[in-house]
Amino acid sequence: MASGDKPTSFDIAALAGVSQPTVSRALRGDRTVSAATRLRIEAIARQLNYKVDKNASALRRGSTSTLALLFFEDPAPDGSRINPFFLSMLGSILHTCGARGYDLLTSFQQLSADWHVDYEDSRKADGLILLGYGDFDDYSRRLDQLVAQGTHFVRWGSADPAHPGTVIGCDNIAGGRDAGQHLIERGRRGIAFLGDASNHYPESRDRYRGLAQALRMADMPIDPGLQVDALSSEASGYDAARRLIARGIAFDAIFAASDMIALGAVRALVESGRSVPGDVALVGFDDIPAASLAQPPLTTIRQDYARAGELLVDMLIRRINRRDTEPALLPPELVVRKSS
Amino acid sequence: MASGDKPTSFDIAALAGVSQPTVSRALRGDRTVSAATRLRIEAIARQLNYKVDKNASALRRGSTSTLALLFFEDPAPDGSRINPFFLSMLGSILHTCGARGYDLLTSFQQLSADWHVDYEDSRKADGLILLGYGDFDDYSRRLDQLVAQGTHFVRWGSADPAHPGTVIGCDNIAGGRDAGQHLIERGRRGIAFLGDASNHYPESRDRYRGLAQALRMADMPIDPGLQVDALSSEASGYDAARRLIARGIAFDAIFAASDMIALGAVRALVESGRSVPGDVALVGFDDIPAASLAQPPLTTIRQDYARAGELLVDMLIRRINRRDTEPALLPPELVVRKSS
DNA sequence: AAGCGGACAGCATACGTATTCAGACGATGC
DNA sequence: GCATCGTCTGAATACGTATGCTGTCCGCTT
Repeated sequence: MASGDKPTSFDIAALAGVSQPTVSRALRGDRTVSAATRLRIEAIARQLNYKVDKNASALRRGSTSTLALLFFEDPAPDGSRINPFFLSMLGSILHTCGARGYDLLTSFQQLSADWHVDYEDSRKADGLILLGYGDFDDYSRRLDQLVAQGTHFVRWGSADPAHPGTVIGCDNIAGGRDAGQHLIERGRRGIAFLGDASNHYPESRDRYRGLAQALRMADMPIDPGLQVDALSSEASGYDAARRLIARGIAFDAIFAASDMIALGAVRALVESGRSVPGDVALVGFDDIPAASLAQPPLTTIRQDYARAGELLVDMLIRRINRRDTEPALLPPELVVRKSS
Repeated sequence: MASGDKPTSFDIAALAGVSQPTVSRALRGDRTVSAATRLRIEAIARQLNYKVDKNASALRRGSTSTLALLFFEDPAPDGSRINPFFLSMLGSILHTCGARGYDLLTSFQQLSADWHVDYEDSRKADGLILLGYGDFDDYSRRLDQLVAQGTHFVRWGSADPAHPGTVIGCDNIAGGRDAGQHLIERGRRGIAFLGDASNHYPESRDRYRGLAQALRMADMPIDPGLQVDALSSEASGYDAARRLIARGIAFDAIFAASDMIALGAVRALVESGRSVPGDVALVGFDDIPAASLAQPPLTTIRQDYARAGELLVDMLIRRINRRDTEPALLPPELVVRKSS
């Protein structure tokens, strides 16, 4: 080994007086290597600061011990503002990957990019974690392509049976119902919904459906005029709340499809002279870090991002090992703070 | 090529009636391949959905087209809560990596882990981006080790000449001075500082120094009793503010070393019956997303995370290509909102 | 004493790409 | 008509690891 070069398994072998395959086996813990030999090899490897070359190893074994995490979002074309709920999940995913011996390749994708073919085909990762809302027609086509390619993947989202792949998601309908029941218990009668109600955003749609369920159970009418489309951003929430106000229909509560929307709504409400929760009670969704810091602190439906990240990683690893997996629906939790 | 297997450059070669090396050259844009041949090869490659195997490519070339991003932090042992300012930078880093043709391997590290040897030695990445505050003695030792190993790296932090490596950082002294001058202009006289003032956290220390400069320039005294240690978290900020209040020294302004600290301080102040900014004016640092959403919206010193991320990536790529780099000090910007 | 099985280690090779060197071919100059 | 040059392509090989197969040595059985 020339000085300055990284040591290889051949270098270790020469120093230990064995062959290269024996080094490989010893370091991988193969039982056919005697304990004495293994200890000797391990000592030398440590001393030389030898690390297995992951590229050579991956090439030979055909797997990389790496997962790829793909964010993709409609409303953030510059890539600099990632949905805070997803960022929270990132921490948990990183943590779990580390514990399971996987590396994580992280990427932010435009919806237009070729994310559906790039990662596994080029053997950079053994599997994909998909995190994002978005244009669902296109999304669906790409998911089908992933399946056709035999790519291993899991995704966060709604368990729509029309879309393939193992899904980890939150029980959005239950969450919406919880939010609705909470507001009804607080004596609110005109409950508006800020969020998309179409099939393009199934999570948002299901939260609306949950709200509708709660209204029906309380024999309250469902007024379509109290639903305003909004994407998950503060600006969009602000905008939606202003449009709601402009409609002139009376309301005394808002259920927002995400905390970001709720935060924007607070701004619009305060600006219009309405107090929260005095004039309008407000419930968000996600429990992002900013929710508890906002003024007033936001009542919200918490999604368990820590558990979600853990499940996503573990399910993906199961799929990579060709074991069967089934979708998981996590129960949301109502967190009552000052906004309702 | 057996059906179902991923195509290799040999498969393309056979179909195009050329040899494997020609395929490799054609797809890499080598000029020695005639245009006609290249086009034919490209067409076939596209049709078969062929992608270069990154592992084989990396093994042969000795470089991976991958950068590794290492978060490491003292106060977040569970790995689930990453400093929000760093998360903001992540978006920018991801974006820039994509634009430069690099992948990003993301990892959250305990300070105790062997991050300093793992990544480049195992050839998973061509270089390291280090993002974190922390125990500086240990940090420094590890940086030296990186240099000794010849690992390419850049880090975000303070440009302390005692620490090796190319640094991208914010001009913390200028930021602290801006904050101090702003509060002085607002007529405040008792300006407290919440944040570490020791050498273990150079960023925080420099912000305090900047504040001290502003005070001196205004011929105002510097009272050590108005400095309280705090780490960058909401809980620590809350705690520090309570300790400040308990000291019984009069103050009418707080400069917090980070927005997270400032948000905690708001909670403690409101709890103690003090109004912001009426009784106490408050300035934070970072301009994290929650800063503008807080109540009152936080006056703060903005760090340009978008530019920072871009610089970190570009500098690292320069280092990998063995071109010289020099540290960069980004100017902070005072953002006046409602808390001061 | 011959045969047998288990424990261990080495030989050879495959993974898929990128690069060096050499060769083929046609065109040009004298 | 022969040498020369430039353009393009192919043969061979290296990168470092992991694994199937083979071989050796030893202790044990029959």
